[in-house]
Amino acid sequence: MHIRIEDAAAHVGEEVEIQGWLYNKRSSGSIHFLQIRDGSGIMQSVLAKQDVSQDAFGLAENLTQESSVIIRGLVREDKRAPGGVELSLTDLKVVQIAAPYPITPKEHGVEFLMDHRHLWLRSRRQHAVMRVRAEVIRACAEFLDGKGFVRMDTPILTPAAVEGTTTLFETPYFDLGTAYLTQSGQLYNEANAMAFGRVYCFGPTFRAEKSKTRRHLSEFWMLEPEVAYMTLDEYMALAEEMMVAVVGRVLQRRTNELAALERDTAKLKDIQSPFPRLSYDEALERLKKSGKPVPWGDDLGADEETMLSSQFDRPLFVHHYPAKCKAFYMQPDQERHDVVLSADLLAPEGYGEIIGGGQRIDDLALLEQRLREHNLPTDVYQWYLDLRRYGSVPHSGFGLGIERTVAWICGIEHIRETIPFPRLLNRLYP
RNA sequence: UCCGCGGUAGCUCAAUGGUAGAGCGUCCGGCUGUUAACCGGAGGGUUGUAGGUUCGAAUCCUACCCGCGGAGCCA
Repeated sequence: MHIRIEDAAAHVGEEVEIQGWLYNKRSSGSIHFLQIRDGSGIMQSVLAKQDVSQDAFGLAENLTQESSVIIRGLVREDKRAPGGVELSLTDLKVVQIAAPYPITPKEHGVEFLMDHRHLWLRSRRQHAVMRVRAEVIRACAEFLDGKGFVRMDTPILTPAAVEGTTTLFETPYFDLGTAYLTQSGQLYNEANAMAFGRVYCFGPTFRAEKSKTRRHLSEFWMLEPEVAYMTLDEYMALAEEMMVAVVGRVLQRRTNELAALERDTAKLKDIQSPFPRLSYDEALERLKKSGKPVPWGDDLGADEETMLSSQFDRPLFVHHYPAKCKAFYMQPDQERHDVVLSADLLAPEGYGEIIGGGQRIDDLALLEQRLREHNLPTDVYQWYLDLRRYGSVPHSGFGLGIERTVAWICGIEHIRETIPFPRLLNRLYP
């Protein structure tokens, strides 16, 4: 019977088959120890010269790292085996002898590993990160689905910029001129929210900025909920509840992976409501006291964000930013027109902004004015303006950067390990 | 775009201006409980490129190429 290694403990005493690859091997001459991985885990199988045919023993001797094999044997508990369970091998079928494998069981530099990303994904650490990533995505979807949200994905090819500021990737589009790769699903999300009330989209987004930091990817995945009639405060409450749920779910379901990553889970267990909330003005006050004054109206840089978030043990909302720091669609505060109803969520431990969002302008005239102020073409935004002509309501939404969230939860240094094939300023391969 | 660091064996790294080395991987040999196994042996090099200084350059100088880290901007 074919089993997955993750289920092996339930098959002690049984004869099973495992389809996988050779992760590593050790030998004492007449006894071989084959570490087999099958994607679900790694299991040691033992092969003693006296117990198997000479052919099988010889085959095992010649196996190279990552050779693909189908093995059969008896599942046994043994304290000497990594994982506590091992397989006494009775039959070995070689599917392919692998060519000399570039990623050896010793150290490698990050660039070398990135060049072999397609193979690096087979390693333990990458398995842990990818499983946490999958869990984060699943937890987000389960949370929103449980609240009656409808997933409605938005287009990747778009006719215009969402926020005129950032650089966009361009591509020719038949006879219609230039298309742009989306930098946010938000505008379409607003249309979907006006149709379905509570919606979210989840997909890749693209930023052509020449950013070279550990927090940046040219292509990253964003989860964007958008809700009709939702205010700024309600948005912060929703985002907070979601983050608590997501972190809790990862702690519960991905314990082994967090352990493999040597993540300090005490810090994750601290992620509970309520999250601290600072207005932009209060944030400036704190920065001034910490000896890092910022002139009013300037956006907060990486250093400032780290300094603020390091003062708390859980994610921090910074709200009511100056209007000029934010996108054209941000709703101004009724009492202070120079600030908008926006809020960013800064992750602890210096991982930076993981959520950006706020309340959107619902007044047609004001939105038209903003488009003009930002020198944006009004023709391509007519459909967007329609949302303010036909039953406009206050509404809010936000975008959660999946990779930054995963980097934070995993406690890893660089965002590039949180996506299977990262797209960076100087990397389009593999 | 700006600032900083780097480029030596397949990989990770050493090498006062004086014969380019080690560990791992590979190949050969040894070992019946290995835990990144271990032990012995072999093979492996246009020291990023082009000039220059010098009796002699991986090392010093100049230019260039490539890469990395950080900043700005953003999720």
